[in-house]
Amino acid sequence: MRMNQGVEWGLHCCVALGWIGQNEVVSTARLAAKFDLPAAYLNKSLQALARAGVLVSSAGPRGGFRLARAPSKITLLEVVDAIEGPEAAFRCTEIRRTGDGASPASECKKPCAIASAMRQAELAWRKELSSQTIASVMMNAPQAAAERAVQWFEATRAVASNTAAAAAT
Amino acid sequence: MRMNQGVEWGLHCCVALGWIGQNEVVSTARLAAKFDLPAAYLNKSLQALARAGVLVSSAGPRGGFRLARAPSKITLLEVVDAIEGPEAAFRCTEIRRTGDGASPASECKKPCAIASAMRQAELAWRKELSSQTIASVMMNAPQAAAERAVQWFEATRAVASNTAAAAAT
DNA sequence: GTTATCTTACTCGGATATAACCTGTCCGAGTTCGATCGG
DNA sequence: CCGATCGAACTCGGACAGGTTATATCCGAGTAAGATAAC
Repeated sequence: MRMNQGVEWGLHCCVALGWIGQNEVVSTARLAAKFDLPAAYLNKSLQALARAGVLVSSAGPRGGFRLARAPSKITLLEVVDAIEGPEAAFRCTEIRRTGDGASPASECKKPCAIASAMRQAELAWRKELSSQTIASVMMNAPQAAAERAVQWFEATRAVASNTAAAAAT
Repeated sequence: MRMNQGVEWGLHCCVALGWIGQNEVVSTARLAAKFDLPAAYLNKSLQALARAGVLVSSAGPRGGFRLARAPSKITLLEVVDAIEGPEAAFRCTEIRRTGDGASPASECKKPCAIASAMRQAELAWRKELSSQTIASVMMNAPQAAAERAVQWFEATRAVASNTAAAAAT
């Protein structure tokens, strides 16, 4: 059982977007440079977050992604579900109905006891994830990291402007 | 995030072994026939459970697997860990330390806030799994299924004896 | 000076290769049961 | 009749391919900003 790498990337990006401000737009390329990640693949995860309504995407020059809501209104569960997809980790294949000792359909009206137990555990996991938000993660991170993110954002924005200015000369 | 199929198989086998009695030994082939599963691959999962001390294996004719302890002393977490392996679903790759906005080592003495949040959720999942046992699953399953398992066990044992007797003629 | 138009470069978005892991299979070492032979 | 020995078949255990999913990459459609030219 191995979670997609994109979950970690998406969470870090959401936290970074929260630090630099909800209304600020950042392109995939800049976020990829910040964490030294493959930009094209990171874009895939950010697209999934945009489809799920966690991020908002804008095209064209100065485009990119921004948070769709306040960081306190975005739960970790939303991010995980957006990237991992909706299906549960444990999938019951109803093997109780197959083979020599198969149970008749009349005994299978209630869900399989094993599937119920596994589902209960997964619900506890989801509940814990839904109680944490991007804002709560921001609170638990070092203050210096937040300041560093803002500085990085300003610096790379300046670079972008300078690049444009340099190209104009 | 997708859990190994072997977890479902292992849990069903443990429950079946609990129903037919802690001291009864059943071979992989018989268990595979009961659920219509590929015997050789099921064996792989049962081996993992034996290594983890959940099952006890015995070789030779009339050999196979049996529960190592009472069903009430085997938690679902043990079964899941034995087959899935020890590593967590979410693995922090410390991307906060890489890229342009990398945090210095002095800020990374505490674990990453994102990794902590994900770990907390995973601990809730594990806690729920450790509170459930093979015995509790047996309680929640239909009584008819338990009786059917015992009948199946007796029947296949008889078949095995008959087969041996038939081969002797 | 203002406004409308056009060009341009940048962005997202989805379609396309590659790699790792899970699934499935096979054969060999070891062991135990049963038959056999001798006492 | 009883016991030890031998043979044989059955079991687990780990080593070996195939399929599916996650990872990584590329290129095209669309768009907004900025420059340009006309008024």
